Amino acid sequence: MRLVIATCSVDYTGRLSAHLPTATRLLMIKNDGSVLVHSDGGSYKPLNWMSPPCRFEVEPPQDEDRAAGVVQSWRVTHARTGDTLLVRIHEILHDSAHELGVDPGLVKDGVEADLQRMLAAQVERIGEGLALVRREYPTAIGPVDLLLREDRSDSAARGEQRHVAVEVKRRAGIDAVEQLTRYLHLLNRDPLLGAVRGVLAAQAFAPQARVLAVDRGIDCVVLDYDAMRGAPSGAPTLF
Amino acid sequence: MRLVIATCSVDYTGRLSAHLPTATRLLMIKNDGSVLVHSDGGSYKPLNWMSPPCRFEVEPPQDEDRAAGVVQSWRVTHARTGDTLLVRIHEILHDSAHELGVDPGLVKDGVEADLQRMLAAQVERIGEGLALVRREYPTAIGPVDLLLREDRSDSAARGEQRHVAVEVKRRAGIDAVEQLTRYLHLLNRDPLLGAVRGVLAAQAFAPQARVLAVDRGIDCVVLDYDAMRGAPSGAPTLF
DNA sequence: TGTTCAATGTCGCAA
DNA sequence: TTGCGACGTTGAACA
Repeated sequence: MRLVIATCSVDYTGRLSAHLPTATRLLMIKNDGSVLVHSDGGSYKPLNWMSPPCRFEVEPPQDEDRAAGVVQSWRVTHARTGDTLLVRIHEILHDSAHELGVDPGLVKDGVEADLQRMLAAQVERIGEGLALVRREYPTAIGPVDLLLREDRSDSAARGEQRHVAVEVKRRAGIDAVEQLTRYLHLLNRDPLLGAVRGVLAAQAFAPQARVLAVDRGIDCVVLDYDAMRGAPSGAPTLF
Repeated sequence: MRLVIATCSVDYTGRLSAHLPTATRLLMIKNDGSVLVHSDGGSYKPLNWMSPPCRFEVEPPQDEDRAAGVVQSWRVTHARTGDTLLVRIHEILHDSAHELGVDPGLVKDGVEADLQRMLAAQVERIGEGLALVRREYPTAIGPVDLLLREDRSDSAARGEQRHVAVEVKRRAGIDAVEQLTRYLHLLNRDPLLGAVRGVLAAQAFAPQARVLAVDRGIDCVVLDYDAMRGAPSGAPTLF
């Protein structure tokens, strides 16, 4: 990895055009030739960059650029798309190279799957008189998070099999409503299930997602992660 | 901005837990206290990071860490969420600080907003005999990019008000078809508009997006950004 | 401040 | 490869 602090201007041409006026920035050149242009602020996203695979070339400046004080130009070209990053360097303030070796990589431990697992053990949070049929109930377009069954003795006695399909999300947006709608279309065509009602369960709802869900007859259930975690888990609450 | 090349391990605790085993990496500390951990590969996204606003603290290593060869620990804590990044440093191979100043910022050209603006001035690219009603036509679930009206004298004379809803994308995927479909459902319930036809306009189409669009009676129009940019803009082409 | 949507999104997985 | 969903998404516009 090479680190250069330089006064430079940068132009990207590819899916869009982007220009960075002259200023002092960090130029990071990774050993696969990819380049990141960082300023001393903002977030983790660089101001400009070129992703691998790409070719890194140093060019002498054009006459016009030389007259403007450019001492060196870098042209970074993407191997497949041809996108280019052109860095015009006016002054190099620091330049160092470092051997880093291969990184062992990140180990993640998510909170994500927990929600679904815990909710499967606490289906009463969806509504009364419901029993879990199964998690990840398979359909032609992918598994539904939870499939529940209304467990009332009277309806069961009449042979009714009303079901509830539940989509679990940390944050429910419009896309979650769309996803559940697609499942419901499929499930309601299945004669074995009978009428299937939809429930969207999430820690938070985008307002417009709630509007769209209501418009489609889908119920929204707000999940309290802390309360769910505090509840005794693993014990199916059928009684 | 401070640049440190160090052998270190990193732990993030917040929305999720993540661990980076010991290896040599670049640690970038921006002057707002935010930290980026980069390896010599991957894309522009750091292996780990802490976004501002946050607090940067140097701690002497715990006894256990010291025994494991840790010479210094960094604790970076997010000001609002309390998320923490803990960097255990075994060896510092490089350490330098640089004054960068404020960055003038990026200028972009060719994003979706540009497409929509230009297309609004060149609605004939959607089809003949169309006039712009308005950009960002509001609906209950968000604004439609463009609403057009068929401007034929014969239909106008009969009081017909056939409209066209246009969704503009740089790249149209299935989600764009879904989005436009939602708008069409709503707009076709509006008695003031009459029948509303849908058009998806994009520089590129995902194959399955085109299939889905055709299946739903939505027309696809390919946009040539360069040609649109070259065309005289601002002059409404009503004649 | 909160909400919505685009992004040079990136990333990972599966068909 | 393409499609699809999630992301510690980030970022900007707008109410």
